[in-house]
Amino acid sequence: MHNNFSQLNSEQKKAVTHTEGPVMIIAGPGSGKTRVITERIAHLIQLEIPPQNILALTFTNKAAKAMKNRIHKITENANAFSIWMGTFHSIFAKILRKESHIMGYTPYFTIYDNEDSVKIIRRIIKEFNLDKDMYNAKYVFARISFMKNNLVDSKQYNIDQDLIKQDLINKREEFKNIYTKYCNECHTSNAMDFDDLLLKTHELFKQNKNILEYYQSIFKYILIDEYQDTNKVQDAIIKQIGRKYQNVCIVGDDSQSIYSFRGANINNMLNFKMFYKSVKEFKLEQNYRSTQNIVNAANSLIAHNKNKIEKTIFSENENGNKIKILKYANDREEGDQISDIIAKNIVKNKKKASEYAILYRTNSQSKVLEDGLRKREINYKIFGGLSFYQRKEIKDVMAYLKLIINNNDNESLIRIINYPTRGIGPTTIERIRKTSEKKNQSMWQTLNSPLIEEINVQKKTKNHLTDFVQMMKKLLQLIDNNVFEIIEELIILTNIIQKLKEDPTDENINRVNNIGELVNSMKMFAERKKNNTLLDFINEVSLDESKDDEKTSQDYVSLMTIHQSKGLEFPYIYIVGLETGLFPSQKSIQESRLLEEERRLFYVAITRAINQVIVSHAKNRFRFGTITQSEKSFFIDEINPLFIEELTYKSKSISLNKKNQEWKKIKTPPKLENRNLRKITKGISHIIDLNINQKIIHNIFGEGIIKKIDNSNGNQKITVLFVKNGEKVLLTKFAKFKIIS
DNA sequence: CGGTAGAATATTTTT
DNA sequence: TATTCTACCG
Repeated sequence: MHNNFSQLNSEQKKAVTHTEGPVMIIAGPGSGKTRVITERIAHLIQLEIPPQNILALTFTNKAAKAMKNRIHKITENANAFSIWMGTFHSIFAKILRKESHIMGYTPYFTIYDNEDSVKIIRRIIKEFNLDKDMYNAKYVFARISFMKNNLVDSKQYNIDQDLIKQDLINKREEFKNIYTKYCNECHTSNAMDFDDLLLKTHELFKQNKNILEYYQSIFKYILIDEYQDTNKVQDAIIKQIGRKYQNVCIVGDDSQSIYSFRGANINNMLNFKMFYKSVKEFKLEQNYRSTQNIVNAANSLIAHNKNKIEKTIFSENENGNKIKILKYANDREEGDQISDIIAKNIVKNKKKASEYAILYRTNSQSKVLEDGLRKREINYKIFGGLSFYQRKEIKDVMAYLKLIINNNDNESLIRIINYPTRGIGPTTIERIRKTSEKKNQSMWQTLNSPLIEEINVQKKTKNHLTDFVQMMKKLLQLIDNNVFEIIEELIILTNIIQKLKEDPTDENINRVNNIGELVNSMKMFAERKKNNTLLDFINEVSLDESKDDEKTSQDYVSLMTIHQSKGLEFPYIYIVGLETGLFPSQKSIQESRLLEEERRLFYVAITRAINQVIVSHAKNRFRFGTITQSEKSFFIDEINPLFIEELTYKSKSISLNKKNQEWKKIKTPPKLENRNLRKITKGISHIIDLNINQKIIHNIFGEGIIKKIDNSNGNQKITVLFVKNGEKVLLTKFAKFKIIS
């Protein structure tokens, strides 16, 4: 256990060792930011600061976990894991659960995700009999979210004459009532949405001096990563808790601020110096990640932004190749050809799939790339998009689990009271809701009381209701059992899986498999030594979407949105869909503030690369079910031409006939690692050549042997006996597996 | 109440 | 296009 800063440059070293007072570290891309943060915290611990007095807020929980491990390694201090480290949301959820009674919640409050919130708002709009076009639920939710992130709660909204006047002009004068009702609904459900986790924390500290003082004295050293992406509430909370010791260290890069749609405000970073009297500022300007060409290209792009902190990012690595700009006829060709280039590099040039990442502006762009990679049997992994816990069937099961923890959660109750169908329809649900509302209580409280008799429904329906209550009561008794026992019992009592199996469509088979996966993960969760209760489980999955099993040995191409690529690096970066209207997005083009953010987004994308950046655009693209034409993004032309070379891909037909393929030079000769383009294996059919008793390896279930193949209906179904997971029916169209014998 | 067919809607990005 | 929502009939 000794200090070893020898590998840090002098500016990094200063940033690590200057521990007292407010500090601002401006860290350009690839400047060793993560190292500086971990070393800084490790340094504090080595200075005998108790780890439980350190608060470190990161952008994702995954990053927090990785950092904790590294700090633990450096310091060899067993207590290193008691640092308060995590996202704003997860840390404050922890505090709120502890102090919930003061805020009028129980410690078991549910956390609603955006889908839940929108559904509630949609119901309110319907109940108010409002025009669905004037009051679009998603728009209303976005506005509520924006208000919360700017410290305007529903009470304040109602007395803010400017806002009310504005709504009146826009003919949305009911907004304030929807906002109020939504907050009430959440409160009776004993639930908070994502924004509440921040807003209520701020309120808690504001209204309770003693509690604020307690946390001020606990958090002697505060460190916040990615400060450029904090919003007003987050900034305000930091000001609250940092006031006592003022040991607040913020780290970030204004040029990488890409979350303004979530209320993030670069000014939090720019104003930091004005709030504290003596801010010590460090600039990490040397990029150790990328080639000089990449850094220069990125610099020339970001120079077009006006609103930024001046700094000079430079690289002393080798010059490297120019950025390649590839032009395709349409999105299919783009996906196909890029897959082809990557596939060839992997097969012929012995590159690893994990050296490649494909980045895009919108999730929907992943599809063509997926097709291309799958066709060539290249391993890939799509990050984000529909996360596992957002799938319908998983959310259904989770709703039961949430209800066990928090019976008052109306949203979850409405979701599952008739799923699987048990004769309780919309009319009945509406009546329960009305009765409950009158009594100012949750729907479960109504059902679980003599009041159930007052609900005006037919006798048959009433029996269905009491059956449901009986079943739920059985489940509620299990609350302290281990999570695996709970889920097993739940599946038996509710018949969820059985019902799905009765109607074995492709989709339902997939659902059963997904629920199976959930059961598996709960089994693993139950085997933990501590923090393995149902509440722990729900808490973890509500806030930590990245439940990636850290099996890093897997070799795959990474596909993700640029937003998700923040903080990551790859040797080869492909950025697809560089077309005006898509990137920059249509909505951003008129407003310079938004356009600058899109430019920063492109900047982030380029600076993920270590060796080479390849950018592509297509003339025609399939969007909203029709083909749209678009032009090369003007962002490309903003890069100094010295650092790019443009190529165009010629093919006369989409069937990609061998003879029609050639690369046409626009400026400099193509130096692509793969010059000889081959014909593509034809066929989009999902029937794969498989044999009984063949061994396969599945990305989730592991190794198994094919027992049955069913090629009817053009959808190939195979029954596989897995070594560890038993027999499963898979659709080869969806399943991700490899043949190993 | 349940199921289905046809309509409506969405494509910016996420804790 | 893909998914989710709504209306209507059995």
